Amino acid sequence: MDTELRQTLHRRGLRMTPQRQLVLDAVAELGHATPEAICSKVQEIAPAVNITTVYRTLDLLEQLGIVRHTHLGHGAPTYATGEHEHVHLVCHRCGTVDEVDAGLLDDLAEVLASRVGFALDPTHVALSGLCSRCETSDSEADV
Amino acid sequence: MDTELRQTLHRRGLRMTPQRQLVLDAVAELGHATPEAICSKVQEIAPAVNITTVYRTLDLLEQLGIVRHTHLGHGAPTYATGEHEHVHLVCHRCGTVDEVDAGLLDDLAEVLASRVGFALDPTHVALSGLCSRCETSDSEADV
DNA sequence: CTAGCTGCAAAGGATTTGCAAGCGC
DNA sequence: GCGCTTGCAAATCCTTTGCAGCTAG
Repeated sequence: MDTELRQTLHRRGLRMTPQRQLVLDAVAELGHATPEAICSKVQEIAPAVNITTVYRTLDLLEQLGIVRHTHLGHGAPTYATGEHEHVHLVCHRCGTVDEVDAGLLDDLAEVLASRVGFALDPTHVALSGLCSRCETSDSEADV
Repeated sequence: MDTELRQTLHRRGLRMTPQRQLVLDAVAELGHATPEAICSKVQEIAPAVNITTVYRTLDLLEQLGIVRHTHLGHGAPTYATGEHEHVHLVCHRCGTVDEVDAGLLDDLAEVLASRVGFALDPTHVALSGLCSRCETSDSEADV
């Protein structure tokens, strides 16, 4: 499997370096993480790796379709491997990130496709709202 | 209407200043705009107004529920008045932002509420994918 | 040798914070 | 006078860029 990636790189005159392998491993292991988190993870093993390299590698891996990033609302985007297909639910209030099956958006995707001709990419989306806990405390406080 | 806001502010020991009025006007007029765009708009009338004030005012207005912001994908969030209720569709490729009726998410909202107890806020969401134009050119290029 | 990779430092854009001056009540 | 507001400058956060050195083929 990594062989495949290696070949893809090679075909483009690029190489699979230790840094790139480490970044990819970190992304796969962390599930979804910010560039900084990924960098920290990588640096546990190779402290010399610079965050610049992490950014550059993430860009590269994304162009190759190996990883994808999701904007979770405010600041830093999170990166995940392609297999990591789910929808993020971000709570306005507490910032908790839940994950639900991407299939939940299938109906919506169909509607958007037929009505607007828009091809929805469910995994890039972070839906926002209130998680069950905050919603409860919200209605209590709502006097 | 503005009287109401004025009173809301007053109740909290806050004031309706010219700056705040201008920012609110700009948000209402622009529909959805980045802080910087809002600032420019405001500065057309009052050049001395600082962007810091715009940020602070937007925060304030948001806390009061007068405006809300939406993350359109990458960088800058856009602000709109509460009435401006629609869903944004952002194209990965060309960055175009379409708007569709928030009602399209009603079904999804129901599912999320019953299954996960998550109260979806449709207007805060920017869905991403490929717009019809890019999708077409994409499948052509997909050889 | 040539091209790709990397680390480091600096630059850049967006947003926040600290602070002192200004103004309304 | 007191506290809310504001402008300005500086600080922060996140990301990108420029550059020189190193490395693989």
